Amino acid sequence: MKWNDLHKEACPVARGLSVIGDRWTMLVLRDCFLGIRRFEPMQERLGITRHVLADRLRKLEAAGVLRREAYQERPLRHEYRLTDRGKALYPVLVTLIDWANTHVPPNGEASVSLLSRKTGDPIAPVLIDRNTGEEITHRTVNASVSE
Amino acid sequence: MKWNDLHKEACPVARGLSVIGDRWTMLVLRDCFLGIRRFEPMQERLGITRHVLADRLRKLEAAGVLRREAYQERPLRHEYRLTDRGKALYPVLVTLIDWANTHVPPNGEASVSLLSRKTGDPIAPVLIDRNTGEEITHRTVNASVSE
DNA sequence: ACTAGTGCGTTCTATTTTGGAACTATCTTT
DNA sequence: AAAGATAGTTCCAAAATAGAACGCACTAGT
Repeated sequence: MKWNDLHKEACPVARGLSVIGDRWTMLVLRDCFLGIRRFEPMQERLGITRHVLADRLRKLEAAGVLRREAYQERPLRHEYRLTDRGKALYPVLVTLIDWANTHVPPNGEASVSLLSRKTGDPIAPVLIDRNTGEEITHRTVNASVSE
Repeated sequence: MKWNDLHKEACPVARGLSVIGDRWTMLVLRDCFLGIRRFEPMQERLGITRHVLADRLRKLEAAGVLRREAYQERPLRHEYRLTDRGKALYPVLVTLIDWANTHVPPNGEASVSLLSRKTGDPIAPVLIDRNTGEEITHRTVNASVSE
């Protein structure tokens, strides 16, 4: 299993990571979900090298996760927006946030949590099976290879 | 934001990635969830450098995601098992799998999907709020900083 | 016209990480 | 005594990232 050929693997974990498993990529996407769309603010917020940011944006666009859209001409300038495929990554982000908030507590006091946009109450994410309504855990699920 | 200080960030995405955002780490954990516990088979399955695998296992143990447990003495040998904190990462893995299966289709025919252990039926993971039962999307949720 | 400023990159060198192969250490088995 | 098993470590080359400077195409200010 070579890192650069991960996308050819049968395993969906490997294929998923071929897109979002890179250093910085999920942090770039976090900023996208927060509504940051342009190069300059992203670079400043992340403290990432311009070089690497340009590379990640290119790759995310190639993967269909972001799309580049002109927001002005003269000079031509583009911004980056999440595609549907990109928005579909939201559950991954949320489960990661939830895990980190309960298992990787911040050093200081400050923290970021998820609130319902409607009620303002904290959100407690649970993963369930749409078909049965049952909670999904590693005890209830099997991985299986199909043709 | 420096990569090596991500664990100090207030943002849970950053803190989470400080543990699992490394190249190979999630693939190591995938193997753990599949029941692989020992160095040699992991190294062979992953095709990862022994060097890097040893490093990842060390870091995951330090982060409390895996624990090292002796399975024999003479010579002393250890195996790696998921802790509760590690098992809590299962939803992250499942949402990643689900995303990859619908958005990063494999080149060939072979694929791996999730089946209910009880019924054998395919599983359709959805993220809901335990309090309200409503589905969680980027439209229904706000990120918010608390003291 | 000249200068500075903005936004989005690219280029360059130095440092860090990873890849790949060989080697070590401790036992058990033949 | 020699070979095999398991879990690493060590060494060098290749790749990725950090950090700073530069390029380009404009706009705004003087």
